[in-house]
Amino acid sequence: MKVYYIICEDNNDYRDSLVDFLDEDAELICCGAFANTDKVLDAIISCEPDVVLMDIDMPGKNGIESLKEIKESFPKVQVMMLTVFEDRENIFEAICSGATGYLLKNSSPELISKSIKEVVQGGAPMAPVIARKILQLFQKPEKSNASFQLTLHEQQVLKLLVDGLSYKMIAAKLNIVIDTVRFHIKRIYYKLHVHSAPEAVAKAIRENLL
Amino acid sequence: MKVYYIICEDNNDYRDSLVDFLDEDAELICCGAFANTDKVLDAIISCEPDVVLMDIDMPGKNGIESLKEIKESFPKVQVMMLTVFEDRENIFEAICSGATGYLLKNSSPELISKSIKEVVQGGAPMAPVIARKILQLFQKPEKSNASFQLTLHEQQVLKLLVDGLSYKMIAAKLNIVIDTVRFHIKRIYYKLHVHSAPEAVAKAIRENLL
DNA sequence: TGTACAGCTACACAATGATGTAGTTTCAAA
DNA sequence: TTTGAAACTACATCATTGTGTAGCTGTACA
Repeated sequence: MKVYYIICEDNNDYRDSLVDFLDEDAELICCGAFANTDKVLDAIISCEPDVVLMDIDMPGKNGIESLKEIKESFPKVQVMMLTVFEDRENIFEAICSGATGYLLKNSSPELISKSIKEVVQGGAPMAPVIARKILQLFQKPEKSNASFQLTLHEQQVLKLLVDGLSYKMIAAKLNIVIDTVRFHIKRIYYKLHVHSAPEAVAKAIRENLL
Repeated sequence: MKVYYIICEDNNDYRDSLVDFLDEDAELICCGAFANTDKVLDAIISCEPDVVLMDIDMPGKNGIESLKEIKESFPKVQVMMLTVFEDRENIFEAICSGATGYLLKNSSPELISKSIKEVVQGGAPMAPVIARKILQLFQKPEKSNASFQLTLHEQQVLKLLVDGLSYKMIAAKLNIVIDTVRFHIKRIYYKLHVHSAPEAVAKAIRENLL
C-alpha cells in the first residue's frame, strides 16, 4: 500500500527531519512539504494526496483555516493536525472543521508514521491527552442551572416556554393559573437577566437549563 | 506502577481468558471480574480500582447504565468500554456518560493491556473506527438551512430575533421599517412551521440556522 | 410587453406578553 | 407564636406580537 502525503510545517528543521524519517518507509510518499499554507490547494490538485499533515501556527493563513479550505474543496482528503497546541479551542476548531487526526509534536516519528497509515485505514489517531480532552467535550456541563438557581417550577415553565407553548398552554399543562405562569416567568427573566421570551429561550438552550 | 482494574463482561470464556492474559502483566491487578453489573459499586468501594472494563450488553443493568452509576458515585474511577457495539448511539451515550475509553472486542489482548495503562496516564484509548466516528459527531450538519430555504434577509432577522431584539430594534438595526420586519418574520414562521418567536428561536438554535 | 415573483411598505386589530402592585397560603426557623 | 421567605393567585395596563389584507417596487423571463 502506498500512502501519499503532504506536510505543512513552518519549522524547517522539524519538517525536513520528519520527512527524512518518513522517507525511510517505502509505503509513505511525500508529494509536498511546505513552510506555509499558500500552495496546499494547488499541490492537492496536482498530486492527489491521501493525507495532509497540518501544523497550526504558521505565517500567513494558519493551519485550521487551511484545513477548512481543504475540506471545502476536497472532502475526501484526510487532514491530520500536527501541532504543539493542546488547548480546547484549537482542538475543537480543528475537529469541527473536519480534521481526522490530531497529534502533538512531541510524538515519536514512529507514531506519526503509524498514524498516517491509520488515517487512510479509517482511523482517527490522536495523542492520548488530546483524545481525553475530546471526550471531555462531550461531558455535559451538568445543568449549568447552578448559577441561575431556578426553582423546580421555574425550570418546568422555562422548558415549556422553550417548547413554544403560550402562557395559557403552560398554565393548562401545569394545572396552574395563568397568573402564576406570569409570576414564574417574571422570576425567570429576573434570574436570567433577560426581558423577553426569545431571549430566555436562547439562553436556556445555550446554557442548557433544560 | 500498579493498576487495579475490574471487569464486567458476561461472556465467561472471553472474560476469563482476558483476565488470564492480563494476569501475566505484573502491573495489572484484577480486583473483580463479574458477569453482570450488580456488584460493581460494592466492588469499587472495597477495592478502589483505577479502571473498570465495561461490556455493554449484559443481563440485568447494561454497561452504559452501570457506567452512569459509577461516574455518579465515583467520578475519579475511569471506565473503559469494551464491547462489540460500534453504532453511534452506544458510542455517543457512553462518552456523554463519562467513559474515557472505548475498545472493541476484536482488539488484541496486548492492545487492551496497553489501553488500560493509557487510561490511568490520562489518555483515552479508542479503537480506530470508534475514534473516527467520534470525530464525525463534531462535524457540523453544515447549516441545515438548506431545507428551510431562508433568504438572506430572513436569516438576518432570525439572527437578531435569536439575539433577543424586538421588532423595533431589528428594524433599526437593519435600516428597514417595522412592517418589513413583520413581513420577514411571517415568512420565517411559515417556513419553519412555527407560530411564535420562542418557537422560532428554539428551532433556529437547535437546527443551527445562525 | 406583459406577467410572474420576490422583496418591501403600510394599516388594522385581536391576542399575547411584560411589568407593577398587592394579597394569600404554606412551611420552617427563630 | 411570630416572623419571614417562597410559592401562588389576582388584577390592571401598556407594549409588543401575530396575522390578515393590500399595494408598491424592481427584476427576470417568456
